[in-house]
Amino acid sequence: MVQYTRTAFDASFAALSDATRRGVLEQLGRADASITDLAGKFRMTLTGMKKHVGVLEQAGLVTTEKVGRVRTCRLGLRRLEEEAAWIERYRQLWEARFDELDQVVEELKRKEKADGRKKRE
Amino acid sequence: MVQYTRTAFDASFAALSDATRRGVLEQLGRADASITDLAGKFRMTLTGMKKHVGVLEQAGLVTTEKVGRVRTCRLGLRRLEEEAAWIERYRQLWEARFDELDQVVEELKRKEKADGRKKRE
DNA sequence: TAGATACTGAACCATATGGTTCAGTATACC
DNA sequence: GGTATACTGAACCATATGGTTCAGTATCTA
Repeated sequence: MVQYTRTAFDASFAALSDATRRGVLEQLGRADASITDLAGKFRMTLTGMKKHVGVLEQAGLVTTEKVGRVRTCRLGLRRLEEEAAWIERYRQLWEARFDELDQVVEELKRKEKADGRKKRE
Repeated sequence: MVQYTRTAFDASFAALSDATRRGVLEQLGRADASITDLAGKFRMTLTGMKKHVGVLEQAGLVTTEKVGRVRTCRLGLRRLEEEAAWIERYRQLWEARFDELDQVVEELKRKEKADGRKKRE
């Protein structure tokens, strides 16, 4: 993939792009869970779930701690502040852009009407 | 990858996980642009940029229209409403979860103090 | 009509993703 | 000590990602 700089920002959006991982986050929002718990809940092998948790951990969305033979997963420190901010900013940009386009359309309508009048003259 | 259901929701988070694509969205927020414009701005081959635009288009974040030999890209209809909503909901979950943990910590502190008193008795 | 411009598609490369199985290792329990 | 449980790592598979080059095709423009 030849990705040069893979920021935590990039990583968290990537982490959120999978339904299973979003589900895991929601689950951990309710209670901490072991790999076995999560694998059971999402009907997947331990190895598979371990990978998902790894992706979430890389993104800072989850932290884990192994005590005895069980690894407990809990929500990490990253609380999607920047991500929320980016999306909000984008939404404003989007609104502004479409307002602008609306104005162009209005302008065209106005001109058309004027042309119509001219033709009829 | 054996992905069964790749929703537009998944796709837009995936689309946002790349800095170049986020940049393209910001750019298109300011003005429509051709593939050549974007490729120039982000120092990339036309083919490379075409692929990024394809990903954004798949996600509904961009629409394109080819007139003559130029393909013009503009912001699509998807305005990240659901995505913003998911993140907001998560942030609330996160807050609630950490408040809960704080309470547990408080509880432990309280107990410890009580134990301390007991020992001193 | 010739040449420049704009895109497009196929092929290739390296790595990531989303899974699996299989073969461990470490810990808990009887 | 022996067995069950919980995780882990390696290897594998198919597809996606993020690029590239190269060889077109289509459209402007002089």
